[in-house]
Amino acid sequence: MEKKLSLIAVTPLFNGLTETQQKEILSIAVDRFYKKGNTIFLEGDDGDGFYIVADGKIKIFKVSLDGKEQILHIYGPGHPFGEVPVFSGQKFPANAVCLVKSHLLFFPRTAFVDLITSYPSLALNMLAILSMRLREFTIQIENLSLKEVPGRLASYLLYLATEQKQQEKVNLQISKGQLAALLGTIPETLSRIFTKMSHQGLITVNGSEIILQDRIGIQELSYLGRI
Amino acid sequence: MEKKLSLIAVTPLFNGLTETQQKEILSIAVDRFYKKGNTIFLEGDDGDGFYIVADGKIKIFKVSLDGKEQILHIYGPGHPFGEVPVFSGQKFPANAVCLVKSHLLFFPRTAFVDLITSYPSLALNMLAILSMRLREFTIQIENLSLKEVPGRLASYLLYLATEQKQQEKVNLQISKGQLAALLGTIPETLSRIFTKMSHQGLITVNGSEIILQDRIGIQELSYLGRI
DNA sequence: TCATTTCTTTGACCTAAGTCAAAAAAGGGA
DNA sequence: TCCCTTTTTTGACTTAGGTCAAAGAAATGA
Repeated sequence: MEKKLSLIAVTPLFNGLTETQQKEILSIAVDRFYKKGNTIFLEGDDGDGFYIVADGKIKIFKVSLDGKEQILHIYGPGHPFGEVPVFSGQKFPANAVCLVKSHLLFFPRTAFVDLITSYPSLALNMLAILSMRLREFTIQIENLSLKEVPGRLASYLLYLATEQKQQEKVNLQISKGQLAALLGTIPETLSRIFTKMSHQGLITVNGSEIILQDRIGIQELSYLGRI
Repeated sequence: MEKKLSLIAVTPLFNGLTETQQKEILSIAVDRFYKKGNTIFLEGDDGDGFYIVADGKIKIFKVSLDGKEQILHIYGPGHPFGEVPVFSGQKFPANAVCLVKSHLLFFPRTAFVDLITSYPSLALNMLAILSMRLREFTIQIENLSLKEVPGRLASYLLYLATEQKQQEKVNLQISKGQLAALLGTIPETLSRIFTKMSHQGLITVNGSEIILQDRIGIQELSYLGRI
């Protein structure tokens, strides 16, 4: 309970709420535990609430008929997901599975909507979260449509560097196969591009650890979208 | 004023609000008139409010350094746009220009946020709109990443048929060049695919009027993403 | 520890779709 | 109406990146 309260305290969704209000919100949350590989929901399922990651790592993705996967997000502790059906009244637009053993907090729809109605800043926080997500999707569409794969990889490495507060060494926290699915390509192509960028002196690859040798060059590649 | 009130009455954002409340909302709106081709905002601009299309047609898009355009949305009367900076506090993530002479209602940020704080159903409506938009982006990412261009065109034609409540004849309301930018391709490729789909007996093209000759075939193409 | 599964890389090949250039068709004023 | 601009189409060519197959490397678990 203490642990959950401290999680909620740092979650942007609950910013600016009093501790009493946070406790009230926590009281409607339901704990759910999942093993690695477990499905949380599938595209087309009815959504009667949304989730916040307490612990673990969640992948939100689409799949084509022939099995190709496009990852939309990978979320860790503190991130809410699955809100779309809560507010739009429609089904889940994508699938969610656990990449590792995970602990989620589930917030039932009706109880949460009641809280939003009482606490305007909860509504504004949720609006901010959805807006940020729209902005992220905008970038993802730009990457898929206007950049070639090396440009997308360069952008992702820079994003990781920012996220991990690193200047020159980043760690892919997911497998290269999953990274390919996140960048809208396939493992073979990604592998070839890692090799190419290494030969160009942009990076050095050590398993899942990437050393950014030429940050300016990577930024240029990211910015131009292609060579 | 009467005209604007009737517009607001049918806008999903103002669903379930009393006429008094709608009038109050309208009182904060500012009329803005644009000519064809005018820019409303550019990516990176500060946003101090959002817009609703009263009349006309607006294109929201990204551009690459070498000038390729990816259209994110095309909005007509009743559609709000430009909300992301209002709630996220960040800059506009994309550009907006008028495809035709347009009349917009501008809602200043602070006044609108005050209204949201007072009217929970306004907040919930806005959450619903952003959620629907997230869902649309999800589909656009799926199309770009998991479908080939013929599959994307097929999906778009079916979407138009639904939108225009037509069974067999749809009208592209935009130029084929703009349609190419919306589907993430270029005019030459789109033209070739129109020809190919005509030869396959799926459609007949008459300028901007497309006759859906084989709806089942088009659905299959849309669903599979490729032939 | 070894064995089995999973992940990653490499090679040979193919194809969807982009580039460049030019012709044809369609609109839009004056 | 005609002229000029914009849009669309067609052709020849190139290429990014996907497919298929197989080898190599790593990870997982008994």
